[in-house]
Parts: sequence; C-alpha cells; structure tokens
Amino acid sequence: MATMKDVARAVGLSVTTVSRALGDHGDVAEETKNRIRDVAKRLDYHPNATARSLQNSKANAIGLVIPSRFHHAYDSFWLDFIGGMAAVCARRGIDLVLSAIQSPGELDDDFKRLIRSRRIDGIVICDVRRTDARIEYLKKHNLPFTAFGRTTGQDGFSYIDVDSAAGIVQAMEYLVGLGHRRIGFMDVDSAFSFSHFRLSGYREALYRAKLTYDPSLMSLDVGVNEAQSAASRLLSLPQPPTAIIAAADYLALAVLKVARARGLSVPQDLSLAAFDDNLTIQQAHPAITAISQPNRRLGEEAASLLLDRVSNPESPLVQRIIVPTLVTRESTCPPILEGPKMAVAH
Amino acid sequence: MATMKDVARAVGLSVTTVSRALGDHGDVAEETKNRIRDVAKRLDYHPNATARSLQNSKANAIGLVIPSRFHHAYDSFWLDFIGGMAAVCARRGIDLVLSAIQSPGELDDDFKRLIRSRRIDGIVICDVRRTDARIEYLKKHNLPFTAFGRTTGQDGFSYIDVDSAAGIVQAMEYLVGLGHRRIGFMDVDSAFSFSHFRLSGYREALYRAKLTYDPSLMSLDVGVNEAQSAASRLLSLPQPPTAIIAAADYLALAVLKVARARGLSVPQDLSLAAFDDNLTIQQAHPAITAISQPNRRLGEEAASLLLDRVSNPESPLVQRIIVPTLVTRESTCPPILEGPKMAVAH
DNA sequence: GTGAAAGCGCTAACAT
DNA sequence: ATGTTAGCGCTTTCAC
Repeated sequence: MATMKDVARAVGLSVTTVSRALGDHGDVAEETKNRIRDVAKRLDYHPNATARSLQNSKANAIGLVIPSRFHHAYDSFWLDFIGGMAAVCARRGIDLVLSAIQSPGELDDDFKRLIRSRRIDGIVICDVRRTDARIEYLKKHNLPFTAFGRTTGQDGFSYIDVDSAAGIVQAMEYLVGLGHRRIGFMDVDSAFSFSHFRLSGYREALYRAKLTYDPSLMSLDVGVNEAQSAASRLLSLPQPPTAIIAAADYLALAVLKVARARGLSVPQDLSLAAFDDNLTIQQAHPAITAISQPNRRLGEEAASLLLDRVSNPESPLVQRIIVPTLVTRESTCPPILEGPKMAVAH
Repeated sequence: MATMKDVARAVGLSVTTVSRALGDHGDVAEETKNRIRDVAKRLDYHPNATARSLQNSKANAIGLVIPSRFHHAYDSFWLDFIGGMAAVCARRGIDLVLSAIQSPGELDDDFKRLIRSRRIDGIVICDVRRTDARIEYLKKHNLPFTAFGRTTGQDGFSYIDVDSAAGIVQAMEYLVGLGHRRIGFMDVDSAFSFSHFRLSGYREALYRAKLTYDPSLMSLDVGVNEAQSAASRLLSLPQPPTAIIAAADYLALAVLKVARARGLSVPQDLSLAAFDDNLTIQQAHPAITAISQPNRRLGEEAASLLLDRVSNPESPLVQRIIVPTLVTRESTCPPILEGPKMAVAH
C-alpha cells in the first residue's frame, strides 16, 4: 500500500511537495506536478483518509441514524431517503455512516459515542419525537445536524419536513369536492411527530369545508395491530363515513381488507385515500389515491442542508417544508346518492 | 472537546498512563486507573476514533455497497438486510459506511476510492453479477470482503447466499403435490446472478417430478415493464398453466393483475407462488404463497462473516447458503379437475 | 507502575 | 519552487 512517502522517495522530492502537488496548490512547478502525478498513478497511490482526517479535523463523513428495526409500513420511504442521501454524499465525496439505534428519540450510548468520536462531521436524525433529547445533546456538543421532522418544543436547528397538514387538506378538499360529507380519519401512533400535523390537517379541512366535527369519525393512535379493528369500528357506525383518509399505508390496507370482508366495494361504497404513496398503495386493488411525498428528494435535501452547514457553520439555519402532492387513483369517487333523508333513532 | 492530554494534565500523569488505564491494561495500579477513569468521565472525555484508527491501522468500520437507486421490488429485502448488518455492527462497536454505486458489478471510481482509502476494514458487496469485476479488485488489494450472492466463474472468497434453486424446488413440489402438472415459470432479469439458480431449480423440479419440459411455459429475463405482457402470454397459451411460479414479487403481482383482468380467479383458476416474501406479497389479495428468505438474518450473517474475517484474516473462508422456506397462503390450491381430454386443434 | 520518545500518514506554517 | 519542522490524538516500544 503506497503512501505519500513512497511517492516522494520514488520521485526524489519531499513529502511536502508531493502533498502540495497532489492537492494542486499553486506553488509547485507544473512540470513537477505532472511528474508527481505520474508516479502517484504508477504506484497506485491513494491518500489515507484517516490520516487526512486527523490532520484537518474533518471526518469527511456524515451520519444517519436509522431505527434498528424498520416498520415495514415505511420500507420504501426509508430506502428512497437513504438512497437520496447516499447519492448526494457520493457526489460530494463524503462517506455516509449508518447508525442503527434501538429507541428513537432516546439518547443511547451508541449515539453518544458516535457523536463524540469525531468520526462524522454532522448527522441526520430521523423519526424525531415531539421533544427529542438528541437535539439538545447535539446542540450542546456543537455537532451540525439536520432533523427530518419538526419537534414541538424545540427550535434553533435545521430541519426538513413534509407539510403533513397540507397533504391531508388536499385529500380532504378532493373528497369534499367529490361530494363527501362524512369523512373518517385514521391516524398513526401519536409518538411520531407527524401524527400531530396530520390530525391538524384533518381538523383544518373540516373547518374550511364547514363540516361538522364528529369525533366518532376519528381513530387516533392506531398501531399496526389495531388497524383492522379500528377500521371495523368506523364502518360499523350508525352513520358510517362515505370516505376514509388513512394517515399511513398500513391503515389504508386495513380499511381495504375490512371493507372487502364486509362486502363493501371501494370506491363505490367507500372512498379511500392514504398518506405516503408507496408500492403497496400503488399495487393495491383498487389502486389507492395517495398523498405522495418525495422521499428521495427529502433524503437529498437533508444531506445537502447538512453538508452546507458542515462546510460553512456560519450559514443560516434552514428549515424546509415540502408540500406533498395528491395522486388520484381508483379508490375514490363521488358518494352514492342517498335517498330522502330519514330521521335516525338516536 | 477533551483529549487524552487534557485528562493527563488534570490527573497529573502522563498521556501514556492515561492511555493504558483507559485501555484497562494490566500494568497500571488499580487506584490510578480509578482516578483516571473518574477524571475522564468528569471531563466527558471520548476517544478520537480517527487518531486511534491512524495509530492502529484499523478503521473500525466496514462498508456496504448498495445500488444508488433501489428496485422497488426489493424494498423490504434491502431494509431488512441493512438493518441486520447495522445491528451486528452496532453490537461490535463497528461503524457501517454506506456507499451508493451507480452500476452494480462495475468498478467505478467511487468504489475504488472507498477501497483504497483505508476508511474501512472490509466490505460487503451485494447484487453480485455473474462475473464481478469488484471481486478481483478486492482480492488484488487484499481487502476482506463478503459477497451476498455467488458468482459463476470466480471462487476463493467468502459469500452468503440463498439457495434459490431449493426454494423454487419447494414451491414446485408443493404445487405438484396439489395436483398441478402444467406449471409456468417467470424469471427476473438474467443479469442478477440468482436468476440462474432460480431457473435451475425449476428445471430440477420438473425433472424430479417427471414432468415434461415445455419451454413455452417459461418466461425468462422479464423486467418490470415486460411483466404484464409476459403474464398475458402465459395465460393465452392454448394449454395455459394451472399454476405459475414467479421468481420475484413484481412478477407475481403482474400475474395477479392480468388474471383479474381476464376474469380468472386466483387460486381457483390459477395458482400462484412467488419468490421473496415481502409486504406487497403478504398484503396482496389473495395473499400470495411465497418462498421466504430471512432477509434480516442474511444481513446479520454477512456482517458477522466479514467481521470475523477482519479480526482474523487467517480464519477460513466461509461460504454460507441459506435455504428459504415456503409460506403457503391463499393463492394456491389444487387445479380444477378437467373434463375428459379433448384433442386440440393445433 | 509510570514516563519519554517515536510514529501512524498527512498538511501547513515557516523557512530558504 | 522546494524543504524543514511541527503536530493532529493516540498507542506502543523501551527505559527507569
């Protein structure tokens, strides 16, 4: 494994000159540079990144904290996000260090070790919680970071997020435009910081459309295991919804399954829209109308934001919120026209 | 940011002693060790990983090469695999460096740079091609590596793989056991090294079951865009198959879609089994019988194999082949009993 | 049991 | 335009 010393010896110059030549500094004769470059190539010299890092106190790497076990509902989100980050890093010659963390939002020892090891120049944290201990830690230790997701209490950091509320509003307006008046809403585990925003989008849209706010139409904090029973409950209401918005794909799939089991056809008897447009949603039968967030771009932006801040710590803190788009498919249509209104026994 | 020097100064001892105390060497007085550990904790000292790496010529990191854009058909495979690797790395205090590569099987500059940078002690390469240039490069430069997937021409390296052939054989035997005699087979892009093995499993099973080998029942090299037309062709045969095995999930979903469009019901009119048991397959309607590979475990094993080899380069080269299991679901049943055979106009 | 000195491979003052 | 020297933070001989 050739080092700079080997190159210097081979070319008959000092290590310093070789360093400057390879770094393309101005104060080396062109001819010398070429000689050095030739020899370096001949010896198949590659710089030792570790030595370089130690010298400049720059790791040339950033970290990404991921959950140790992924929630399968978010498979394609994560992969796209990681792919986006990796692509930006590759383009800028930066390594991407992955760190699997047990309990998101917590401050575990592995996390601390990574932060303090000086192995990375910055970090992207995801799966941010309402108030996230990691954020305070990162601020305190002065490591540049970008969060994917906002927190509620904290501020003064760089983040990127999806405008969940706006996404839900779009879907609601679309359904209202189709003629729906009773629209159900199913939300994810409230530990996710975005659940809050998705719910508020629902409320906002109800308000704007002047629809009555009926709590029985909402199912909050619905995990994977409760999804089907929650869907059942909604469909069993005395006045069931004519449409449902599911804040995650697994919720939408559960609705689909339960509806099918009850002999309801989607969209004729029930319209359905989901947040997060992934393969499962697209491949479902019928294909599901979805609020689509640009997963890969989110990853790219997170990496860019962070790298900008790493290379220039004085640059302003950027908070970027991306508005998702609605992709309409087969799972939504106008509600069935009801007969003349009947009095309903309370 | 406290360094060892700071600790040494604070405790009034030499850097050497501090290093030995913190490394828990035998030649430091217990009492001194404790004093040093206390001070280190008080100063919130964390070792500088870069300096340590430079000194020991050990990066304490391994790499993983992933495709820059993922094929969505393999979302859950990749995430599970990455999660498995990350977990093993975390447990052993090793960083996982992700490198996104444009063209799998190729030797691009980013790959070379990563290999030669001494930033990683070893690497896992995936998506291995029939003959893979990266393998020769890694051998030449003597970097420990583990491949996920076998190659055909090369040998003398550590790999882990799924016994694709055995998986297909299992599915075939199950279908044959149900009474199927005309079983179609759809295979993925032949650039994937596993396509070869999946196909040979199909042939093997035909042979064992003494079924006639009918090339028209096979669709090879089927990409995402050709999936539906390939499925159509199979179902349009004069004597269509009563069952189809799809070597990947997107192929199975295409079959399902085409069958539905033709008014065929699965499994009554057509049984269907897929390789790789992921969420899409499980959530499909009907839920699809699948050959399931332990994705997370594959990642764990790949990391373990590699790390073992990194810590002991003399350890024997391990090749591990994991047999997948068949998960039967709603998409398979015995074929409809046909009436008395009729002559078919050719 | 503790310390002094050397060195991992590189870069950046500061000479000349 | 090139070389000398020092040092990034750590570990490891080798002394004492």
